[in-house]
Amino acid sequence: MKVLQSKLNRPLSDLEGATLAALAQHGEATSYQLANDFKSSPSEFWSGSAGAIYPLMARLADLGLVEGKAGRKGTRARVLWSLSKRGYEAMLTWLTDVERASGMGFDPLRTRMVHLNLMPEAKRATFLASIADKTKGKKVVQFPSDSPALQALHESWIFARLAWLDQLEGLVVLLSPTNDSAR
Amino acid sequence: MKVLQSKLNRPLSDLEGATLAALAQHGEATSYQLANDFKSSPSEFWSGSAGAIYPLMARLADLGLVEGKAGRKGTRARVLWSLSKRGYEAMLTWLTDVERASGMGFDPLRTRMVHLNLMPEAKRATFLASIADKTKGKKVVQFPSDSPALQALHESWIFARLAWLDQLEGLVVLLSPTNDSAR
DNA sequence: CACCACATGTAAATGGTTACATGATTCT
DNA sequence: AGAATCATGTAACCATTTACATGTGGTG
Repeated sequence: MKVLQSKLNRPLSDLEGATLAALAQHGEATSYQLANDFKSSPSEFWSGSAGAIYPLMARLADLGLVEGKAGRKGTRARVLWSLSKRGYEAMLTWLTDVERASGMGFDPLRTRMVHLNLMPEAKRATFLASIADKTKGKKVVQFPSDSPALQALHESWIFARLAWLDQLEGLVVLLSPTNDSAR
Repeated sequence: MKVLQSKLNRPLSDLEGATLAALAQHGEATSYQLANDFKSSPSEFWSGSAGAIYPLMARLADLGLVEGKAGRKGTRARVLWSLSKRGYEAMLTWLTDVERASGMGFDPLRTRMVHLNLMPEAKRATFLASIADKTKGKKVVQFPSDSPALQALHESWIFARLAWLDQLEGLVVLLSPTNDSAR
């Protein structure tokens, strides 16, 4: 008698989708390797902790989206994961989801800019300048094992963000006097 | 004997910070109003559900960052929140946190672009075009009660994003052939 | 009268987090 | 010999989510 597989009756979470995609890039990978992908990513949004990835892989296996192969490296046991056919399809569905891909996500700077008027007026310009500095610092890549294409992608993001910051410096003046009534 | 207040031994979560900031903008507000701020925000990252905001306000009150005033509108009872002195300081600390403000956050498009090579080559260009379309659609604002400054801020974000998308179209060609080895 | 906006909350589930625990292998 | 990396997991916690529940007041 076969163990029943759970059915996927919800869209993949973004972490699940991104993990499947990372697995697709590797072909085969251990949970440890996948966790490391997130740890070494320039975005710190996902920690890539064991507590996130190991249960997640178990979940995906239960859903029949990944298959585990008990392998060894030397005498050390390990599980090599790979995508199933359905897993590959699920990953593509997640990847090509225009609705979700065009969302605004979470932007810690945008969230704060909305309330810039609450910041002491004298600090606003230096605040933005510091952000720009920090952002430029990220151009010099800290994450290892990246293809030139990924590097270019990363830099283009930084570049776009710096351009936005330039725009913002113009807006500071516009933001400044308008809302000082609130407190 | 006074009820002891909990102490804040961790940084404010971004939702907590943003809520305090929203409250600062209002001066006084009910939890319902604050929840609505998030509901009507162009970013869908936070739902602004009652289940999020009501317990959050209770938490902030317990921390002594907000003070509730039992008010009424007609015969209908309601709690009007306002920032305490410490709450205002905590909000400013959150608002001016350069480290966090310069983080990359979560970007659903960036997350996917990293894996664009997994997308069928024929779909890539149309995918990006759809995203650009959807993004342009957001310029026409759906959220109510916005000041011209907030509108300008929102538009500048959209503008920057569209510029990035332009860049990406150039990168598609670069991304295309490189990584097709993986599966 | 029906419906919607205002207003306040609770309950259960979930998808993450940090921290802990263990052990083998490789590098210095 | 000791440290770092590879590898796998669990436990406790937490801030969210969706869904449910309840009721008032104003509008068409």
